[in-house]
Amino acid sequence: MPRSGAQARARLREAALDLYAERGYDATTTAEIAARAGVTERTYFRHFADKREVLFDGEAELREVMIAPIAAAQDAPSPLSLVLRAYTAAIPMFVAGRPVAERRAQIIAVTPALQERAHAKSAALTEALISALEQRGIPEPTARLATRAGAAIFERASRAWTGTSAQDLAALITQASHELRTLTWEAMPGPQALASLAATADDGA
Amino acid sequence: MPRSGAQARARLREAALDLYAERGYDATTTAEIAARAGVTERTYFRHFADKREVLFDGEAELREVMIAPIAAAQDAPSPLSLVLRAYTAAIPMFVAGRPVAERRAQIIAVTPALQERAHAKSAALTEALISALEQRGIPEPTARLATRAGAAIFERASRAWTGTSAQDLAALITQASHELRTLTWEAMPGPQALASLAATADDGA
DNA sequence: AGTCGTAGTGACAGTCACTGACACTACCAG
DNA sequence: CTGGTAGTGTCAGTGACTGTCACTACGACT
Repeated sequence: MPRSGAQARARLREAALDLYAERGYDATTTAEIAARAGVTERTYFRHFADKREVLFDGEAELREVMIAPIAAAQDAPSPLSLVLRAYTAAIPMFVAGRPVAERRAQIIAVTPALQERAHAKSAALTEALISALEQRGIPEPTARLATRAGAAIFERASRAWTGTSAQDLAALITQASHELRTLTWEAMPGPQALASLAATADDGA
Repeated sequence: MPRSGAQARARLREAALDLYAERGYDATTTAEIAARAGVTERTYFRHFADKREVLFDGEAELREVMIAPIAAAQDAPSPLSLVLRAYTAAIPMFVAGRPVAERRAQIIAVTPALQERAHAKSAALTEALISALEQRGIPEPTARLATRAGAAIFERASRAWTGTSAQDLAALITQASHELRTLTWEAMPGPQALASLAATADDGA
């Protein structure tokens, strides 16, 4: 009964989310997930590469959404600005996916195997952003450094966001950017940066 | 014949490195690794948690070496400076482990499962550094941001190092730090930073 | 209406990573 | 030489993941 394929996929996602939350990731078998979704275990593995992948679906869309503004930028922004635009463009997706994301996060938080996959996913996203920057002629090392910095900024903003659930993510990103700038100043102030550091060091956090 | 345990462990490491290099990670079974090391498969799993972990041994030492200078710092350096000191302290280990590291890197480069583990390892290291910074009273968000920035800097330096095999890693770290500072300037120049940016923007790379 | 291609699926058998339990052996301390 | 401990072998079992083949819904084309 192959009605659409996408429906079975969606049922599998929900089934996995439920079971992982109920009895834990390790205590759940792929056969159980498939059974709850009304399909065979074999069918599960036709939709998802492995036991973990169910929780990381729709990641390709996120990548597309983030890459788009980098490729489409008409002006000539700095590498880090481009990365921050990418994350900013993804904010609607994060807002929309928030309820599911929290359940997901709770499961991942207690499952090392899933944390590993989560890291791999964000690393893959990073690589995609780097490629997008390279498309614009930015040399690979610079692109990589800027992307990693942008990821650090976004992580800091994102954590503040999920903690105190009400603020504006875009504003938090800007704020985190200033923090990072301050940190780099403190670490190795150039001769002329010291003066301005003293004037603005207390606006952070 | 449990001569020391550490010897079997070392043989397992070498056997795995050889087999993974020869026929690839996926085409190698844990039983084969154990056989080449002269032990049982069961014994393999007593020394290493899973099939991947053989390639990531001695990571605890690296963590200790990096945390030490953070805990021992007598002055009151900035968070990012502390992180950079940690990486600098680890340079001897990187230099010493270089020949093995290259074989390892080649295997990891063609094996997604191992890349995943590698990311997890560096993430775990990051967490350890964050904890060390927190021990010194640095608030968690700041510690996390500084550590991520430091990791980005080190990665950039490390890649330049393995590419052109002759330079000084410490110098490359300093250089990468300047690059990151420049990137943050370019991304969001503060009112008074614009002037100094114009004066120093062309010293990068 | 019938035919064909395609996508999704079930059924089955098999490999392999990983675990628990128990018994055995080398070594060290008293 | 007695006992404790650490490292190991053996065996049996679970569960993730794969290859293969046959079957079924569905849309397109004639």
